Amino acid sequence: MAAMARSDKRPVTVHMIAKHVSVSASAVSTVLADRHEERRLAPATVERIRKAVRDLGYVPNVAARRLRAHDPEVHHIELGILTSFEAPLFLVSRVLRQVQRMADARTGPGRNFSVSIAMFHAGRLREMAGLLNASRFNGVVITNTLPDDDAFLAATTLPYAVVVLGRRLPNYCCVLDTPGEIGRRAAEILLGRGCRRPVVLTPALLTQSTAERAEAFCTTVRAKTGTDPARVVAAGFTPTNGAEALRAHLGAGRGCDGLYAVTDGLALGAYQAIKDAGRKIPKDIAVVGVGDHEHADFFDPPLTCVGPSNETIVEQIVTQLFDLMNRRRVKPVETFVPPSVVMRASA
Amino acid sequence: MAAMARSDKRPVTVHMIAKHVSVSASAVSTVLADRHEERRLAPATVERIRKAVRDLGYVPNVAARRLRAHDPEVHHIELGILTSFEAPLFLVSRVLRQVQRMADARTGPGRNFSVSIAMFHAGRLREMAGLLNASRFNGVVITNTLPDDDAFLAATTLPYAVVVLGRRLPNYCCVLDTPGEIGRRAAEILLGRGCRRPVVLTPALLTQSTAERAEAFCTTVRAKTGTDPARVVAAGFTPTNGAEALRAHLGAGRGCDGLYAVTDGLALGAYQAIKDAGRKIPKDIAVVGVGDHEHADFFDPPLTCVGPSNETIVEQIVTQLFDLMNRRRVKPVETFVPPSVVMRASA
DNA sequence: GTGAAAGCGCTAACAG
DNA sequence: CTGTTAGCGCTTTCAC
Repeated sequence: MAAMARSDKRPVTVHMIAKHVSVSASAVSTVLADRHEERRLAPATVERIRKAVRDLGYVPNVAARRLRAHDPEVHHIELGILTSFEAPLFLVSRVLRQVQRMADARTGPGRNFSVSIAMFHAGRLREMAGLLNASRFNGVVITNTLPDDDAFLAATTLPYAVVVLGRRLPNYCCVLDTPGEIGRRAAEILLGRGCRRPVVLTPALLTQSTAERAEAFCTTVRAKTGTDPARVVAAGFTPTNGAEALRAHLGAGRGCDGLYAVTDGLALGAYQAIKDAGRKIPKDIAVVGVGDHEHADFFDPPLTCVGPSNETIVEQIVTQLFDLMNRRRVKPVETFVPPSVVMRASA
Repeated sequence: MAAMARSDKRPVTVHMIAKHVSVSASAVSTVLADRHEERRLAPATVERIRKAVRDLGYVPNVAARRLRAHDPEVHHIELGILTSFEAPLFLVSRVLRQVQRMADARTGPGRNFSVSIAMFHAGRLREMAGLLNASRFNGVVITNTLPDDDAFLAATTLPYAVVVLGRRLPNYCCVLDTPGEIGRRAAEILLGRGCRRPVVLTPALLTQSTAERAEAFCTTVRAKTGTDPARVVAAGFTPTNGAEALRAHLGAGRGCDGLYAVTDGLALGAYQAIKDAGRKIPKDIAVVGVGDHEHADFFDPPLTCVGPSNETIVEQIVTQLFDLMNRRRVKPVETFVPPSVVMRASA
């Protein structure tokens, strides 16, 4: 026998510790909850138990604790927001805040909500088995998925109430902005200012939403001018990526008198590239961004935005999530929320 | 008897549905899991069960499901990051990413982690009973607390592994930046440029960290120049708040040739106020920010930052959290992580 | 001082 | 086609 008493297979339970120390499970439980004083366990026993807990590396099973500890009069409901690590958290935190508010409003004696955010790597939602089974959430909002995630979701039926934000998926309740309309309005704003060589700046890896924005932008420009706008492709979503891509475009002497950046990180980078090239915004190059950036007003100059109306979107999400959980809604619906336009100095 | 069959007291369980429809609990369970095909339940029965589920408003108990469903060979560990709604999510998302990475590295057959973010209203952590009992998490990182929260934590012993980020609390493992040193370095940078009338911009509601930054800044300036710097107080943390406060200060003709903004939202607002007043950065007014802003490089001009070294901080947190859970550490420790300085064009 | 037993709500295996 | 049984891991009486 090896000296080390390592239980190599199953996780350590209270019973295993009990057996190891030759006491009962309840004694162990008492010590773990620091109730040994009131139960007047012998100090020596307490110490032996403590030692075993440490040596065996006990970590409690929270599911079992919850089941046992919960007051059978109160109903505990677990809500989640699933988003990718790579996405900006601004909208997510608004969704969370609002979900929490509605949850609080419905909380009372006998009804109790927890709301949390869980994250997955963009494109790898399918690997998060823990998030996707019925034993974790009563309802979730899923957002910031990539095409791979969407494909996975389309082929699955999740075992709880789901509202999808920003994607159209068959068989799910979806709340959507209208990227087509956003792209179209962005084009109209630039063309309306007299831009002749509009450019669209996109990340290489397009979400469904950003792809549609760019597409609609191009279609509108082509329809009104007869030619496609130039497409500048950034390596990623960050300002650095945007700055590099646009710098290359401007450096190559390819024309640009208006820019539509499909995400605001890119717009921020574009600002730097434009200024570095000695051009003025909006005189030389007008810029339109997307409007989900909390700081758009503080860009220099302030950034004109055409974007989703977040307030309305969040309202829709939360309403639908609760309707689904209460089975007041059974059929999936798609809800489209029209864009809001904020004209500022950049265009 | 009222017509409506509302079970007004305890939450609806599978058994209640079973009784209501006069079938067994397993039949109900089968239908809920959509396994009635393979069990070949009578379609009529399925319909009756479905109807009862809807009518009684059944919502599953996830704790019970998890306990039952989990594979006894694998150990499931639940990690949380507790933060306030009001705080910026940038650092939180980095912490989450890193915790997730370390968790993934330790995941294997027989070991499995979930990481999630839960939020509380700043100052009201004590009300979040659900987050604070032993039946939810195996370990948590707590951050973005206000003094009320700190007082509450100091008076409590949380029943799981806890690492506190950015606060000094007795009896907790704390990982801290060094706000005093940050404030001092900021002052040195401004004075080193020859600033004679430095100003510090703070929010009205100070966190422990921001208060110390401001304090150290003032102390250093006083020590080197003999006079206290002016304090400009913004109503909140947003760029709008910062812009308003500084605009008022500049408008009142009170001098300012160097600015230290204790949060980056405020710095962003300050930029606008300074430019609106026709002053140049850094020629007329040099600006120093705090360095936890992901876009500091894209401010116009890029913002010089003196701030916590996030990478190192996150590393410390995660290491300590795992040490605590494994009981490799028992005594609480305070870990101080020295600041990083990034000189950019604004100072 | 300590142990035995019951049961939280759910589901899977096994009997009919 | 459907019901009975057992038990996930934990804590809390109650009994000795």
